[in-house]
Amino acid sequence: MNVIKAPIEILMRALLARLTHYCEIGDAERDALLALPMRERTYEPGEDVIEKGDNPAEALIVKSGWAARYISLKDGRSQILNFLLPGDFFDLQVFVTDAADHSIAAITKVTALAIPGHAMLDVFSQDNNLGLALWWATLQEEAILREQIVRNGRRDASERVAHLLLELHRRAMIIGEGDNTEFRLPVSQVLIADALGLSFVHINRVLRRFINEGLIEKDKDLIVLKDRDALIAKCDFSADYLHLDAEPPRYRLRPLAIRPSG
Amino acid sequence: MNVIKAPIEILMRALLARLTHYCEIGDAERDALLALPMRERTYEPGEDVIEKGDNPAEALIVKSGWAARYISLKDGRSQILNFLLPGDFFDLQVFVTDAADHSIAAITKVTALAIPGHAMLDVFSQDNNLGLALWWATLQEEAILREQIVRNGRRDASERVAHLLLELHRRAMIIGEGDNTEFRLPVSQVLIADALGLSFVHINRVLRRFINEGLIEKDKDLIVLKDRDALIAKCDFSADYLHLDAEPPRYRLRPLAIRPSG
DNA sequence: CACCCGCCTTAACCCAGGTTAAGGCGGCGC
DNA sequence: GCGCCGCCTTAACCTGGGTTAAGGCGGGTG
Repeated sequence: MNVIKAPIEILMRALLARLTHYCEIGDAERDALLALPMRERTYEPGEDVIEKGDNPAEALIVKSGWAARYISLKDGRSQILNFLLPGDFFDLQVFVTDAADHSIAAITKVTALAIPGHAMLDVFSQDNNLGLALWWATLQEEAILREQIVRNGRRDASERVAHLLLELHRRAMIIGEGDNTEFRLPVSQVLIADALGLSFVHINRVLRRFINEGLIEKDKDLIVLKDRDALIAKCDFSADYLHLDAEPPRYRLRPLAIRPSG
Repeated sequence: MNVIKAPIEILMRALLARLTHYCEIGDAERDALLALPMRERTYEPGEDVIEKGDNPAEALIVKSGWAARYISLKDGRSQILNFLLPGDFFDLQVFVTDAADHSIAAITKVTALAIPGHAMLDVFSQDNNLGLALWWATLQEEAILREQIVRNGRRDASERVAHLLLELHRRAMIIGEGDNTEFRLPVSQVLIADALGLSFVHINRVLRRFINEGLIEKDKDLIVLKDRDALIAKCDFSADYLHLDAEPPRYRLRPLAIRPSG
């Protein structure tokens, strides 16, 4: 590791942590990733990273900070579809689709890696393991969307809150943030409400109750899961849908081979 | 078109209609699809096509009938994630993932085409247009999931019902079922409730009201959208998320190249 | 024919969670 | 320092939609 590569490696830590969770990432893969042309972009809290209608030419990967994928209705109601943590991709569809059908906003200050679409596709299509890891990441995100539908459709308020806390705790742990009992949740109660389809007043009621019952503790954005088992029991949480234990793939995939359309 | 191909073409009509909506499908593409080794499978109403935990080796495509992707909670509550119409894929993830994290049930009698995974990947990776169409289909499904989250999270009961009716009407039209004002909706009010996160009693109340207000008419499974504009206004429906107007792709994609992992 | 079953329908009652309002607290800009 | 703003908190009140229950209707089956 030389002086030039070192800061980039730090940049890529979250991404590597994510991908490693799905597939074996060796030196060859790491070097290929590090060789990607990339720029760093930063976004302030509340700023839109991608707006509905945008058509970005770069793939963006969260390096640090939290963001939210969301859709707004005309009358001001808005729904968060999913939270994005370091290592998550903003928009894998960038290569196929015309215009984004939803927006993404930075929740905290966010730094992102911007990689030109064609360069990223080249790398991921030339390396089986990376390509596979990318597929897994996509599938995981889809599964998280599905779970979000069930959570908001068929669970009551406290089940929803418990379930979301457990998901985010688990996801934070995967990328090396937080430990077995606590993690930082830089998300206001208003945003939790927008994710769970509830009012922020009611989110407050539920969180208060969890605290009074000794299930969790809160100090600013630090959440301590004091009785994780009770939370799990309360909403019958199972982390299966996060697909954290990748099985050996049935096929080796070269997921995306591209050539310029011109 | 010869006598042997004719019945197969009929088999593939829905799939072709779907794919044609995204990309130009010429004779070459059609022939490639028709050459695929495939079997037909049938499922009875209520029967599970794929159960959570299954790990099928074939890609399944709805040929006729309606199905539903769903997740059940332990206590019997269940949530429909999405409806599957002719031309939809049951499980594109089959090639990468280990076990299905949700189930799919036939709503009506369903016939499906089963295509061995490797054969389908071959075809779709060798033909740019088909590969691209496949990507579009995947993205469309993800977008429908996102819209489902917003619908159930931030809309009230009558908005949800109106929005779902408009979506299903539009999707039925794409595949050549129904016309500008009516379509067949072979879905009981119980299932609509499970899709919209409401009780079937309330679904009935809302549908009754729509009928009394002259917005729709119903006769068995035939739904007539008598005042489509009013329905659209009621829920601010926009079909953008169905991505029906595919723009020319920025890149030409060869989406999946595989070789046996052994 | 009689019975059952799935589905639709409607009414009466009730409660989880929405809405509105008001106050507190900390950070930040002037 | 003061005022503003974002966020949290709590209380009082209200309503959309859940729950329960009961009946109807049509189709299938012995």
